[in-house]
Amino acid sequence: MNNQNIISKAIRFHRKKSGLTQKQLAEIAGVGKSVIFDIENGKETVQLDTLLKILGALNISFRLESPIIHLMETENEKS
Amino acid sequence: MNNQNIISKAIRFHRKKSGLTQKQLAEIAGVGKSVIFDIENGKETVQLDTLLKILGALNISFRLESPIIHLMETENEKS
DNA sequence: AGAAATTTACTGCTATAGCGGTACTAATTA
DNA sequence: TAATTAGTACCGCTATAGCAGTAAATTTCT
Repeated sequence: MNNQNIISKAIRFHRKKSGLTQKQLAEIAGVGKSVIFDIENGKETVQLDTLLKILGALNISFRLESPIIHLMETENEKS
Repeated sequence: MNNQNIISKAIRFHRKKSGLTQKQLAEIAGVGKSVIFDIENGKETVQLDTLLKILGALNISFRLESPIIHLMETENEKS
């Protein structure tokens, strides 16, 4: 399961759980209905801001993870 | 700090930590050099697959988070 | 089954993302 | 200081993302 599939699945899952149609979600997120359909069907070339609008409308957040990412926060204390 | 800024900062941080130039990262990720520059400077309209290539090249993963997302995994056991 | 709602699947159109090339401007290093 | 490297900032070009509209297919509900 790659990242796009996870995203597709998560969006469809949360949309259904929220009782929204694709059209309704599109309106809430402020994007076209075609994009909802495309993303839910695994389209890999969505724009990040479009995706974030949809995730936001469904109250899905995301976090980046890496072995050293915690260093990034403490780096700001050097000022 | 919005989502795009988090991504921008994380990419630049990890790239520097990896000792890569923008051009080198672009080559490793298989994208154009302009995109690395744009993303690091907060461009909000990147394509998801482009972003994922870059994150992948830097060994950054991301995970979706929501109050009910754990239900999605167990949902697959109903087949 | 039939009706209504939803999803899927196209269409043409416009705006723009990503590309490599070039050039100027920092930084970095000798 | 001079030379090299890296980053920033444009350019024109091509491919395509996102859009609304339409309609067929599928699902849902009575």
